[in-house]
Amino acid sequence: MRDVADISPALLAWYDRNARVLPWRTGPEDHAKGLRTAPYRVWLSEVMLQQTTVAAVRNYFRDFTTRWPTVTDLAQAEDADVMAAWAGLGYYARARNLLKCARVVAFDLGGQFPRTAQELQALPGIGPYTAAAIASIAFDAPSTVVDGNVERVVSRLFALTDPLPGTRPEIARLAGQITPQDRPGDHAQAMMDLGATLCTPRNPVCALCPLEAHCEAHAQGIAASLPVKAPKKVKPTRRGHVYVLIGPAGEVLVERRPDRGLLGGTLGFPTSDWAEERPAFAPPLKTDWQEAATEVRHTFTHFHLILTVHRGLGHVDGMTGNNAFSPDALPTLMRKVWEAAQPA
DNA sequence: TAAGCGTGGAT
DNA sequence: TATCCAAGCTT
Repeated sequence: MRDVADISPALLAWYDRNARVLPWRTGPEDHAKGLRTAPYRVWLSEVMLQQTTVAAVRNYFRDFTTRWPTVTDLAQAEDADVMAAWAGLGYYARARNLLKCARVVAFDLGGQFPRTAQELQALPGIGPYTAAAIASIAFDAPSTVVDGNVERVVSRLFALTDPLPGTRPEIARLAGQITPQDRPGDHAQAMMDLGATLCTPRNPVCALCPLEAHCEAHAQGIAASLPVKAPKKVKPTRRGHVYVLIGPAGEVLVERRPDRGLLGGTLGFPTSDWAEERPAFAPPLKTDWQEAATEVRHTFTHFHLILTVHRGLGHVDGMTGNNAFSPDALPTLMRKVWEAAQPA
């Protein structure tokens, strides 16, 4: 009979030899000297990493921490500056909640993050995962972190063959059982590193896995087939028009989208509604509109979008009629629109 | 509770 | 090209 108490020591021994070097991470030698990653940096990195790869986060984390070194600096930033800095990273509610959270911490909590997962989870944009991650990584509290990696690793360790998300409560229970009192933050990061590098969704590298001898799915020869997931729904396709209006001095007509919903709070060009049947051509003003040669195709989490791009010259008043326009401040969809609107 | 919410890399 | 999926949260 395998003993779950043996799992974390084996994992931590592997982690001490193989931990990835990351800008927001400190190692055992730092911890021995009493140095840990500042809670601000743990929080910022964890929010950026929600449903987002390490590779995508790196530069954003560097830029944010350079520009806003502390939570109080961030709390004092302009909304538009933070939204522009987040542009391209996706899930823009994260950026809006990031700023809300920073302001609570800086202005209501004296600039100090709470130390318990329960208190952390009460803050905007911090859910069960992020609360446990901050508590364990920043404060070394024995909170159990469950993200997609942990779900996969635990599903395999215990050969859970029932489909997600139904097995989530059982996964959380088992993940808690293997969380140590000593070094819970390193244990959490080790679980995630393992999932990211060896215990991968496809073609897991069991031969190199420090937990091979503890893994029930490996023993059964079914590791690669776990976790089982409920089937996805097919994505519908929506269509629409988008209008890129350029003023006589090169100004560009952009508008800030409402805070709620898709691309909430980001800058963009005026568009029609998006529907399965492409809505009628109805530009924001009358001018000589030219249809761009290529449509813009973009896939969101739950639908495909095809936009017909129109460009026109006209008077740009109000809005962002200024030469501060930069496509860097746009979400990716709108960067594609801008690119497609350039004359050939 | 299930759906809404981005993006880019891997396969 | 199509699909999957990544350190999830909110409503």
